[in-house]
Amino acid sequence: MAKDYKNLQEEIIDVCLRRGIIFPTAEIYGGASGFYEFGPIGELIRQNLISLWRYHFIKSEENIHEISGSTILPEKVFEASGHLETFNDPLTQCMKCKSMFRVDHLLENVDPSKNYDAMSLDELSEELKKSGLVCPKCKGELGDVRSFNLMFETKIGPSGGIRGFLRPETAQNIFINFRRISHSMRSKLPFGIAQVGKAYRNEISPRNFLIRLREFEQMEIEMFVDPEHMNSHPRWDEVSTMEIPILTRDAQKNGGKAIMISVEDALKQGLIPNQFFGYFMALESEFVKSLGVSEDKFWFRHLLESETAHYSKANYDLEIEFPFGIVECIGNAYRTDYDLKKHAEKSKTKLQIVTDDGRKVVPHVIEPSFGVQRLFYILLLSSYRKGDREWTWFQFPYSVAPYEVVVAPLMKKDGLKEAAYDFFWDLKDEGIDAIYDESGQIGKRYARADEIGVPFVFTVDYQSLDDETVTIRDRDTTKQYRIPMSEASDVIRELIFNVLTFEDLKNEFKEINSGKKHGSDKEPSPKNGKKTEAKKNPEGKKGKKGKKKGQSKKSKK
RNA sequence: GCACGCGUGGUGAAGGGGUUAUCAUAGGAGCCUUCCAAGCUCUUGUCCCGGGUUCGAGUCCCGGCGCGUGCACCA
Repeated sequence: MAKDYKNLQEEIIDVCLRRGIIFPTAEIYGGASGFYEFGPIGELIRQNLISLWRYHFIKSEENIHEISGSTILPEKVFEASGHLETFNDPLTQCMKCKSMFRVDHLLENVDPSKNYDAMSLDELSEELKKSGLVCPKCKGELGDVRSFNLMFETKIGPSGGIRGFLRPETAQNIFINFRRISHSMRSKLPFGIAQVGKAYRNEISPRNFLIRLREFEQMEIEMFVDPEHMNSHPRWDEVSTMEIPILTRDAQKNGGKAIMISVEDALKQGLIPNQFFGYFMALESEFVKSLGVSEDKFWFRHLLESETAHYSKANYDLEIEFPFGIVECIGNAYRTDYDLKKHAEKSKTKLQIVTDDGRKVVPHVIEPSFGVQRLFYILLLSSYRKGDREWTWFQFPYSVAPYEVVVAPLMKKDGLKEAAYDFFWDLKDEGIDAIYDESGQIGKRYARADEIGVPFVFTVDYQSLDDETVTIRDRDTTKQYRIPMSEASDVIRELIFNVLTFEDLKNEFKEINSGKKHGSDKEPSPKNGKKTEAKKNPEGKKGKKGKKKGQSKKSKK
């Protein structure tokens, strides 16, 4: 198992480097652990991934607004949020009353001669045990030493008088802009504020390629809800019967598996705290499936009490299973009014909403938080294909593929090259994401297109010169049909948006015999019959119309 | 952060003190080719960084950086 994983990860890293998908940061200077950059192809995919998310969670909603905030924030923000206190020093928590204490401070009272700053967490734990110290408040037992030294610190301004920190999550920008946004958008509860952006954590030990990074990107929503109406989501009916996999706390304790349960039932059984929380879980489930993750490979894990912050009323992580282990890529938290109250107190600003019936309420917050790099990696892992042809390829959902189509002349001579190049520009002028490739033999270009997951290739051949047709090759089956150039952009659009499947072209256009001409006796064995998962999940690209979540959205008003 | 292993063209590998570092593949130019990494010619490009030992270091030693694995930690 572990070995398979290693090979799989190595293969994916290999293709990422060769094909311009992901690079290690500062590689020519020896690299920087925990930092990776998106290459040209990776960046196209990343942008599409973010667009797909934006489509699912913002554009398909009525009251969720996106902002883009500063990544450096002054110290006070994190004093209020609690990050400064809880992310920076070796801490111990009283097992009884849950109070947190700085271990170095406690120990300095015992033996001031030792340098506790230089000690490891283990050493500090040992010192703490040896000291026999108990909780100063309640005399309870003190837990193991934990360090949360995760924020990158910086100084703001020439005098450096103000301490700043690179934000460890995007969420704080949303809370500190709450009043401005709610006023300028004339917001009524419930409403959401979303943000896509970088966050930074100085991880002790970055690992596993894109999984644990020091600089990463989050896509977050803070959904603000009237605490008295947590169970009146206006679109609940659209999702209530949708089934999602839940790994309950009981199941975790007993080694059980996730159960499929409708969000309605999950709510009734008290597994999830409210409709708003369940609504997002339902959407996330659909979203993850649209990335090509199969239904039996992910679940929502209810975090154990020990993993849950004291102010949080519920946490569910969406986890995806791979041969090597489990990747957590979406976190859901019911943060109640904790953040707004803390910032209101610290900033002496009222962070509240006046409801229609005249109540002044501090909204409660539901927070779904997505890791871009983790989802990106999951996309690579779940789309990666090998063994059915002589090269590896990515069966990306069309909506996230780096290009829509490659345009290739069959050969460079006899005017084919010129005709193909003109055709390529025609497509681009029509807004098709096309890329032109004339280098090498045609099969090599099909392979190159496959390898970065481009869904289709148009080939301009001799017949094209006679009758203005081109062949279109399907990445997933390697089949080809011949279509008129004049219809090419429409066909691509309809395929990409899943108005048509590739097999639908059969009814209208002629199939082309294709096969290997040169050399080897091995025939490529195109996959037959198996439709790409992508085809079931068309949404998210330019101009695509919304897909129902079960019932018509229009009914919501 | 600790321990172990590893670091050679873009990618994958060989070379483990001694001429000008080898091979495959890839990239570029061209020939050939009427549809799935064929072939031919030319060409581009490599010893992670810094010290040390040595007449001589890709090779040995030390340190750093990076990657992997385990532990610890963690979204």
